[in-house]
Amino acid sequence: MVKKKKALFLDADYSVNDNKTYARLLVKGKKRTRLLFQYDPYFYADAVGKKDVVAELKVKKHGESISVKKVEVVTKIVDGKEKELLKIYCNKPADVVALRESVPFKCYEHRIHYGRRFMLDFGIRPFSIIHYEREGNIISKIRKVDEENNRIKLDKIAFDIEVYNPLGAPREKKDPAIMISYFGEKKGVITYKQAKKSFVHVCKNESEMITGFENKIAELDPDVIYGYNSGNFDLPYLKARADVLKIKLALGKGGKSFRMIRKGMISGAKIPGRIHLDLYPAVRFFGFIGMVKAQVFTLENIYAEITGKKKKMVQRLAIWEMWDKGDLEELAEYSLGDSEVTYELGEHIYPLLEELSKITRMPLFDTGLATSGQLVESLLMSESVPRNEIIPPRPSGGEAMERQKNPIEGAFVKLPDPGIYDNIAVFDFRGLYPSIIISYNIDPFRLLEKGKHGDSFESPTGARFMKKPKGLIPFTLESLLDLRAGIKKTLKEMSKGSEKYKKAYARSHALKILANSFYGYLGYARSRWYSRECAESVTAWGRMHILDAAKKAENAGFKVLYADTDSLFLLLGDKGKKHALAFLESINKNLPEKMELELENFYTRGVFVSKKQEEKGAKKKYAMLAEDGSIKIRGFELVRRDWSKIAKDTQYLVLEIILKEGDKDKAIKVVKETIKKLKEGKAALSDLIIYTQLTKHPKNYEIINPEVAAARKAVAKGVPLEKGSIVPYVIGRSGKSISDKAEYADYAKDYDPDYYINNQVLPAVMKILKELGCDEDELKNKGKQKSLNHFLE
DNA sequence: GCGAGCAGCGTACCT
DNA sequence: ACAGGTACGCTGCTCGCG
Repeated sequence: MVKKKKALFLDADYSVNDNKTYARLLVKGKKRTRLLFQYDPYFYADAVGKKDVVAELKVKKHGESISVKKVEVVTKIVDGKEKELLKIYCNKPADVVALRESVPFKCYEHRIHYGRRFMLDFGIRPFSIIHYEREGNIISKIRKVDEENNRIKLDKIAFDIEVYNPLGAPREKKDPAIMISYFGEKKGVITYKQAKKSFVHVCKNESEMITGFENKIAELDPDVIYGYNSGNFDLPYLKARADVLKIKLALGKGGKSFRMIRKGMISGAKIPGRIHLDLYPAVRFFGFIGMVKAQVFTLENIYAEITGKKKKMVQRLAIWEMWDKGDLEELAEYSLGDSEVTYELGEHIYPLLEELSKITRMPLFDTGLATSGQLVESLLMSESVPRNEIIPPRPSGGEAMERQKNPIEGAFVKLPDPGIYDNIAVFDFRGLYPSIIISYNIDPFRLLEKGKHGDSFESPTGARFMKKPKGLIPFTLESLLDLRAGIKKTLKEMSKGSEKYKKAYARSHALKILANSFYGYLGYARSRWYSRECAESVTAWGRMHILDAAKKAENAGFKVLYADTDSLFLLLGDKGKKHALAFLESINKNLPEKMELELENFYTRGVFVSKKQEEKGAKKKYAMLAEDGSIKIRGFELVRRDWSKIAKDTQYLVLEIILKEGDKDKAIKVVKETIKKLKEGKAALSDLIIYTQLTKHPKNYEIINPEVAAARKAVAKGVPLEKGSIVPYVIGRSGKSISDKAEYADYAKDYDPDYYINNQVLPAVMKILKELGCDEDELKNKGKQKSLNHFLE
């Protein structure tokens, strides 16, 4: 019987039955389910003249005879030009690979995953509503696809496990999991030692606990499962325990546990039939794009950073002791707390991930693991299909290496004169690179060959871009920006805090993240749309516009204090704000429509310091006081995680005193106090921790810097540090070199006051004090020990 | 054998 | 594994000196 239905689309992969391929759709109507839809995989080949030969092609692979299902001649746009191609249909996705290898012609789109192919061809994106007719679990017809969904909500749950860890780091073959907590509509803790709490379910043993969790997931049947580092810790650990105990771990549909998948360098665990969202990689991504600033990426710290709330959480090192002591009530409480925090964090992040997923058409699970390159790639791929453009292939490894070896000239940064300044106006170009790409139609397939002119824009590099028609990249980028402009308007009329507002805000944010990634993607070595000429032209036009604005500012009587990429810092001098705004207007009159210089803010005072070794000013380092009393600080040690809190706090105080009071003696007094505290051994170790990320496994370093030395010592004690870990360490008293003295923070017993005075506090404040005229010659000519003595007099 | 000077590695920041 | 531009600490090497 045929039934007309509609459901929320979530993801697609495939299944093969009787040599026929079905798209297997994960959808949610009343309940979440999987449906099948027959659709043939295919690829393209540049072999129109050989249609008959190709149609008869037969290949043997692994003893199986593979043949072409059907061949059509189609017209596609290849590298910007129309071209006839063969569209070669296959029976199974694996046949695409086998047949393409035996087709001795140039092939296209043969490496696009089947699930993605299906979504692209049917114009379906995650969270689309699809209207369909079905017989059993087979879709016979897709009637239409809607974008709007206000009714179907996803059910979410967060979970967390605790493991027995007498050595600090648990050993998955030996150390049992001891507790599993979950939090969502329902909450609870499963364990196997007595704990008198209403939310605790006590089992007999570890096996029962794991099975109990499995049953709980089946019963609650969440669509989305949140975890924090669950893809690389909780789930693999539970699986390892299940294997040791010879039991199953079925968290997904059909008795499956999960499948480890790699998206580039990032790995994750895919639970079949659900959406497993590991918040850790998502948060790392937000950190990478500068949206989240954090010293360390622990759940506790990120929760505080993102929600602004503090919560007591499980101290990993103490877990096994609590378990041995039978302190289960407290452990259960903490464990549930961790799940709750994970849930709350998930709900904070979720709207943005959903919007990124919708816009880029990348399934939510993949979006949670994606890099900006993958997001932009996914978006451009889905825009290519309706434009009938062939999706360019990814470059080979060699090609990517070659691209990486030849970097593209970037932005202009003006050398500032060090000093303290009053009355500064800061302007910046709104979305400089995106607006350049759109204004000059910068696209790899709108690039004219050398010597050809036509109706084109000529970049400062000499490259020429056809004015019409709009290229894929400027077109897509412009739609993002137009969409965003529309949303920003509606946001103003919404009440903050409402669901609608949150959604729209997340959407606007997602659009911004994507728009800002386009230039990077053009110059990204592994990009499908890499173009040296395009990326070079973007930055060249960028330099041209900022230098032009700077020159006009000088002509208008302003002194240009500083400029970086798209920003311009002007000294107002004897001119008022009105003059500055008039200057702004005059600049904007002569810019292309999509480009605009904006007022960022006025500042009453600013500090620019000199470089450490030279007299020249330091770029990308300044502090300014806004009229509302807030301080904008960039580049200083105090914004860096690899400086100790004590040095950063002292530097902040000195900056604040200079900006707000200009009182040199007061600043010196603050520094002296800090030094005294350090000398007397009264500084708290927690204020002395330096955080540094490892970009390799600790064993892979040739030069043993302090963080590597500390990490190696910690690894020897069982701390699981690896590539990407952030190492907290303290410089202690024992040892010769600084590396010798570096100790992993958890194991630090003492500190070296000389190091913290001479290598942390003094370097952080000296350059600033120098701008106050603080014994310049003395500071410049004498060694660190001398200047120290000067302070302690 | 030892310290000074320096190159290069490595990290985190800015836009 | 998104771009380039930039500052700067630390190690480990070279070199000159004795």
